[in-house]
Formats: sequence, C-alpha cells, structure tokens
Amino acid sequence: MQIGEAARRAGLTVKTVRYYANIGMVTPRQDPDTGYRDYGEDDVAKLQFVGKARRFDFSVEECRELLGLYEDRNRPSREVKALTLKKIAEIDTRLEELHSLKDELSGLASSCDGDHRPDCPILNALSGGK
Amino acid sequence: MQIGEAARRAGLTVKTVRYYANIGMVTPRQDPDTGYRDYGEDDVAKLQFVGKARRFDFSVEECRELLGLYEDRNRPSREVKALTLKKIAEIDTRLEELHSLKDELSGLASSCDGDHRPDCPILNALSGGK
DNA sequence: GTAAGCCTTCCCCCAAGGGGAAGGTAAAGG
DNA sequence: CCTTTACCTTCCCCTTGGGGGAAGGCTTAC
Repeated sequence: MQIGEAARRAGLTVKTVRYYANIGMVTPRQDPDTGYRDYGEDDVAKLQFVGKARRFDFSVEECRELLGLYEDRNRPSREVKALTLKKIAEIDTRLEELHSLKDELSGLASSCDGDHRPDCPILNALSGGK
Repeated sequence: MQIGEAARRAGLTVKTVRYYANIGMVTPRQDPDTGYRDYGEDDVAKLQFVGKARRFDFSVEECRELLGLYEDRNRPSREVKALTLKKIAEIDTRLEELHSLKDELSGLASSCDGDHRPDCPILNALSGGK
C-alpha cells in the first residue's frame, strides 16, 4: 500500500512515516516504476508499534531499540523490562521537578494580589538573589 | 564588565548570555574600541531575573514578557499573576499526562517477568492494536 | 617572543518532525 | 483527449534553547 494509507492505519502523519523511513527505522520496499514507498502489513504493524511507544514517551532511539527486541523472537524479556523501568525512573524525576516548580509558583501566585497596583511578589521573587 | 564576569554573576554560560543579547532580550552597551559587550549592574540583574524565570519553566518568550513587566514600574500585578497562573495550568496538564503514562508503564512492567525468556507482556502491549 | 586568557563572529548540531515548494503520476470526469 | 484532483517524490527552511568548535583579534604575564 502507499504511504498515505499506511500512515492512516498507523495513526501517524505521512510526514512522520516518511521520517521513520529516512532514519531507517521502518523501511518499506520501493516500487521500481513509480519510486513510491510500498508498505506491507508487517510495516504497518511496526509503525503502530513505534507510534504507541512514542506515546509512552520513548524517544525515537529507544523505539529503535524496542523494535529490535520486538523483532527478535528470542530476546529475553529482561531487556525490555529494563528499558521500561528506566523510562519510569525518568518520568519520576520529571514529576518531582514539576511538582516542586508548581509548589513554588503556587506560593508566589497566592501571595500576589493580582490587581491594578504595581506591587508584585512574583516579580520581587524573580528579581531577588539566588 | 565583560561578558564572562556577567555570566558568572548571573549563573549562566557565556553562550547563553550572548544568545540573550542576540535575540534582543538583554542588550548590553558595546565598547567602541574593542567591540566587546559591556555589561552594567542593571544588565546583570536582568540576566539573573531571566535565569530564574527560565528555571521556573517560563519560555524565553515568556521571560521577555515578564522582563517587560519587571521594567515597567507601573504595571498592574494582575498581568504577572495571569502569566504565572497560565504556567501553573500548563504544569498541571503535563503532570496529569506524566502520571497516567507512569501508571500505564508501571502496570506493564509489573506484569513482565523480566527474565531470560522471550515472552514479554510489554512488547505484546505495544504491538497490540489501538 | 609567546603562551594564556579573554573576547568576537560564523557555522553546524541536537529532537522530531511541520510547512510548503516544485515536480512526477494515476485515476476519474467532462 | 484534456483537465482536475489526489496522490506521491525530493529538497530546503523552521521550530527551542542554546552547545561545540573554528578562525581571528586584544591585552597581559612570564
């Protein structure tokens, strides 16, 4: 099938699918007559796989790794789990950062009147040292 | 003072400070003899302000906006508070996304044995439909 | 004399594609 | 047969927020 249908079936944009072909992640056959990319069912499955992994916040490089494991019928599940746990740890780190950011900003916002007067604790805090 | 000292005092890299000059956010005087950038105390204060706002996850454009308010002695605190609340809302959205991602990944990870055998619920989930 | 340590501009690099131009191709309609 | 429409192709610039490093210029210290 052509790239448009493959993209639709994978829930991705054509641009994205073409990008994955360019970086060698999902490489379809090429029609020698038209030069068009020609996707098979297996390619669509890989595109869906990558699309889903991306939604799980795996980077493109991590997706490439997962795809390699996915295609290896004999891989140990240990490797997949390790990648997943690493990703969870990253998410945890980011969650903590965002939580503390939110707390600080919330504190500032609640101390600011938010009226027409120029006095603003938020700006004072931003211009303060540290 | 020269850019190196300004950067040190603001806790930023020289590259970053030069970047802020290039995009017109913190624009120092220029020494006509050497062509070197010449930072004053006020510039350093602005650099510190921007650096701190960046650490609060404000984008460079938002920093420019905050800086404008910071320099306007008559701005209403309402505007600053509005920007801050918007940023808090963005952080909330991202927090929710990350929480649900983490939940899903954690569910997958705990269902995976993580041993030498190839059977892997994580890959099964990624290759499944949806 | 030259090495060190500043500074300058200039250009390419990252992620993960998006937007759009210029041009080829295939099928359907008039 | 001709044209419109809807595909497809490659190519290049744009995004965020700078990082890395080259090539060149200056003063100062040894």
